[in-house]
Amino acid sequence: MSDIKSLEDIFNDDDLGLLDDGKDGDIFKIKHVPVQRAAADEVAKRKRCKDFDQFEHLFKDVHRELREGKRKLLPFNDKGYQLVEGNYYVLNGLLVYLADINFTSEAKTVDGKRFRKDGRTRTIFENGTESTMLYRSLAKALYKDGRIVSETNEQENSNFYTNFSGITDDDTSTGYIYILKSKSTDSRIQSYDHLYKIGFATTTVEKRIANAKKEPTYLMADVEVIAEYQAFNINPQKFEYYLHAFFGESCLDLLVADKDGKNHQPKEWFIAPLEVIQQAVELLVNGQIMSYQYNKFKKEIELR
DNA sequence: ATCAGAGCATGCGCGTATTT
DNA sequence: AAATACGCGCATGCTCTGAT
Repeated sequence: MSDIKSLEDIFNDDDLGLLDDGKDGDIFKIKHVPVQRAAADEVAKRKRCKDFDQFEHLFKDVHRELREGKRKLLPFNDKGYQLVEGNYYVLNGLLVYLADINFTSEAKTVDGKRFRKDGRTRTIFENGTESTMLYRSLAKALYKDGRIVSETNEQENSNFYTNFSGITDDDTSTGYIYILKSKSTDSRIQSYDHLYKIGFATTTVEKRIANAKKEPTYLMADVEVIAEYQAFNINPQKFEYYLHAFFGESCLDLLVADKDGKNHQPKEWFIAPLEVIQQAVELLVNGQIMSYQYNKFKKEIELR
């Protein structure tokens, strides 16, 4: 517009919307202007790690385990609290060991302002350097260009079992492990001599099976409780994983239709003598199950 | 010797997702 | 609906390094 005579003309000529109100990008929105901010109390610097010989072999192990597929590189997201002492990460292509976290500020809010949990870490890099960078700085760097290195199966096992069988004052009962037998009249199910379900319930077993008749998980039939064990801090996914690994092909492979005719494949039903089922549960509880497996031909438990 | 640029660590704001 | 947490994005300020 060439002939601008009034204020109105000016606003009408605002092709870029700079004079609009409230919208992003207008001139009333202050951007690129420094705000008062606290100085960093300390800026961590990467420096040579004096006792790197203590860590060097750990990095070598992790590299080997990665090659062997025992560990995997997974995307980093802190949803599941991935940033934990003792874990390994790949930051900008460099393997990193998080040796220590010392939280000095907790997540809190002070009149509207939010603060995040933070603190100094001890972070060891595979190139022989270390840093005391802040927890949040590490997390942020990992979000930008980082991966988390998964645990080995052995570690998962030991984590699982320290939670599984160690009962301390802090522990609360988190559920029950039970052994069941089906009362189904279905000929497919009756054809199995020794068919049992090993399950886990966060409520009492009676409560859990009250509705068995209507649940495909229980083969749409009432069940008989054979045994019941109190269990602590169980991870149901791992529980199931170990059972299937142990029983292998002796897991029931059967489709069961629910009341709407939709097919389900019940898990956790196993074909084996009751003694074997009971031993399996004992092995679960004492942390030995991953060393054994069930031989369905000999009908006995053998070392892996 | 000086300077520009890259890399690192940090504080903090903001939009969106998740809880409450 | 409101409060909080998360996942960034971006600016700052420092040091180190390589080019001039």
